[in-house]
Amino acid sequence: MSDSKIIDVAKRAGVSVATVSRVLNQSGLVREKTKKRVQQAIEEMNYTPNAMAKNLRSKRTMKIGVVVADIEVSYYAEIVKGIENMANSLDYNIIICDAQNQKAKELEYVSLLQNRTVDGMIFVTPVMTNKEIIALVEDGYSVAVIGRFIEHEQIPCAFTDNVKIGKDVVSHLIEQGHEKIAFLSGYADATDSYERLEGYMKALRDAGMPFIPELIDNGDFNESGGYRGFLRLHGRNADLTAVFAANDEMALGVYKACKELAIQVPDHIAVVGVDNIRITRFITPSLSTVEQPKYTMGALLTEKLIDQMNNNEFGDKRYFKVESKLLIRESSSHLRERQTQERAEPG
Amino acid sequence: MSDSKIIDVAKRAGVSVATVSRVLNQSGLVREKTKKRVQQAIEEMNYTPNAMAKNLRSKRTMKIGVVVADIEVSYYAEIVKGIENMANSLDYNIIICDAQNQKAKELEYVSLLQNRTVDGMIFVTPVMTNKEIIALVEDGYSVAVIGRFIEHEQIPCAFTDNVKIGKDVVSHLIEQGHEKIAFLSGYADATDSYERLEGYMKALRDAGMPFIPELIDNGDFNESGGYRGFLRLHGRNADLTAVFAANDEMALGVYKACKELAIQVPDHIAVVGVDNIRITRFITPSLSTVEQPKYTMGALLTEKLIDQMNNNEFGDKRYFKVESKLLIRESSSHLRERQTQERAEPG
DNA sequence: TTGGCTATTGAAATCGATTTCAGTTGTTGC
DNA sequence: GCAACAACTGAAATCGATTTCAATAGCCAA
Repeated sequence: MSDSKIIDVAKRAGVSVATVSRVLNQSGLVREKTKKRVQQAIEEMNYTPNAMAKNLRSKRTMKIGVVVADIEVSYYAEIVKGIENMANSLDYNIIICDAQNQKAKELEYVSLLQNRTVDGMIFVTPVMTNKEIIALVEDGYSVAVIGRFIEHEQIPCAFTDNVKIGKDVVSHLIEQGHEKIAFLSGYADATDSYERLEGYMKALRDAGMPFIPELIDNGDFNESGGYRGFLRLHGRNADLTAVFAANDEMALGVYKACKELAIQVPDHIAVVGVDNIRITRFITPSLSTVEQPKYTMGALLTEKLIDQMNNNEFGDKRYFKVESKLLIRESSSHLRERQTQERAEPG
Repeated sequence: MSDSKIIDVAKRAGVSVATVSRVLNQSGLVREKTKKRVQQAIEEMNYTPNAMAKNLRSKRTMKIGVVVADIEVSYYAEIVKGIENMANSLDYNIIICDAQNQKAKELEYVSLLQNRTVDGMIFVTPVMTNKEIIALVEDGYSVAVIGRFIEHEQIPCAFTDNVKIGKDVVSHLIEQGHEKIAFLSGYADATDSYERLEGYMKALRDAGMPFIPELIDNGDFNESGGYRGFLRLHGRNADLTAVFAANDEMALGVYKACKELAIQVPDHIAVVGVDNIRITRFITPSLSTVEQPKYTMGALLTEKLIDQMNNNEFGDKRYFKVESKLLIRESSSHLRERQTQERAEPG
């Protein structure tokens, strides 16, 4: 254990602590000869500067808090990886705050900002509202958001065009011949949810198709919510032929419900999700979904946040609108003829 | 932003900083009336103690470093969740160190221990060797390990009986009538790898079957390694009928290779993995695997490490050997008759 | 009212670094 | 050899809390 302090090094090298500090921080105004002596002492004593003392004095912790709805969900894990890797390459560490999808826990973690455990915080969660996040910034904290757009000049954010996502998916389903397309939303008040719903409606409008409120239901962005939501939807609309789930997790729940109801995907019902989590490629039938550059969003935003914290100025490029891409797979590849849809015999 | 310091609170309440500190830390020797006054001042100023200063003085950071091979792999993510949740409930935070499967990065992160950024560290990675971890403890640091057993009385660890895992899997395959069973190892020097290999051999011995070195190959615990490993195995042993992959990720690689080679699972080849990652239930055919209580391992070990750090004594129960459970699914459910195996027509 | 004891309280040291400011050393030019 | 200036170096303040130790206040009995 490196128990030695800077004063020990100073004594050994026969200089003052100030000089040792200068050598450590390469401020460059130490004579070469002295520097050598100090470095040797550091080496010999295996000295490492105490980060806590350093933090206190410099008022920076070199740590970023990452509040994430559920670290186990691969969509989030991939974003977090992007954050961690970028942070690390910029000499920052990240403190993971798994909110377990609970707002109370998210708010709890805000104390890390307040007590200066972290220099800034990134929110990767649909739970916290924009308003609450803006309040933090107004209080003087550095925060950033992934997955949605926030209209505030001091909040960097990375997100995809959710309206476009909704529109792309539903237009695709319409092209496939579907007329009764359900939308399975996440939390009703999450931007992801209502923006995708907006896209859904826009696609219908463009195609001259009616909006049927019964075809909308909402879940919680989790598999179980998708499962229950589909059961409700199907109960109300026996004739629906396609489901657009606001994310892949819920689409998995739809698969489960379909299996129990002996409904074939995609023969009876087409399913499309969003996020392109890894599992979508492995499941049968493979799930059509929308790719979002998760790792990239995490990395870009982290770079931006750190830059902003260090320079204390809010550059021009405050947000990153990244491109999404519809991936058509088996779950929505069965062309359906209009007006002649019916349940074919299983198989 | 809570910019007020303890001295500001003290002034406002008309007391000394010592008294404020006593109120904050409920040391209980403050007169009720004074306490009320201080609490009101704290309230009014919206004061939060500065964690850095606190840490410096108390020499504890209330943070645990978690070095993980790859946070995006669901096996690790689930363990990390267990760690985070338990740590949080004990008032600790975790610093995630994604090593990207690189030993150099893992060693880099050790500096967090050395510079006192964290109070202790948990290793959730097959990369670091036992020797290196023991060296840290001998240096006086608090560390713990998940996923293997380390023979050192100051290192808490949580793990499953890997020999049993290997034996269970292979015995199962033998029961199914398989005679040419390949073992696809992870990193050759990881305990997970060679202990499972040991179980593999034990099962063969128990069944009176020969050990054939050509049936062993190794990957890297990742999908791509599993893919390449299987191609090599299959190249050498056209007649193999079962593959035991040291983890599920590699089993996914085997699936991929089989698909390309038009080999049917399980009709032509049975596949079994380890870890029971989520994807195994969704893939077709569902993958037989071995469940390890990942979340539980993370949580238990974290509790133990924190307890050890706080009491600075190494209690009786130093390690947690958790139960594993073979889950037989479709990928190994096709009974095979001895001596009459042949490639059936596809389908 | 006062002594003696305990319950509160405050001043100052401390944690381990960084940084300011002043003092010292070394160079250079004449 | 010496003044003038630049280059180094060190003493002490500082970051914002906790904690020790001594001092004060409050209380009760005599």
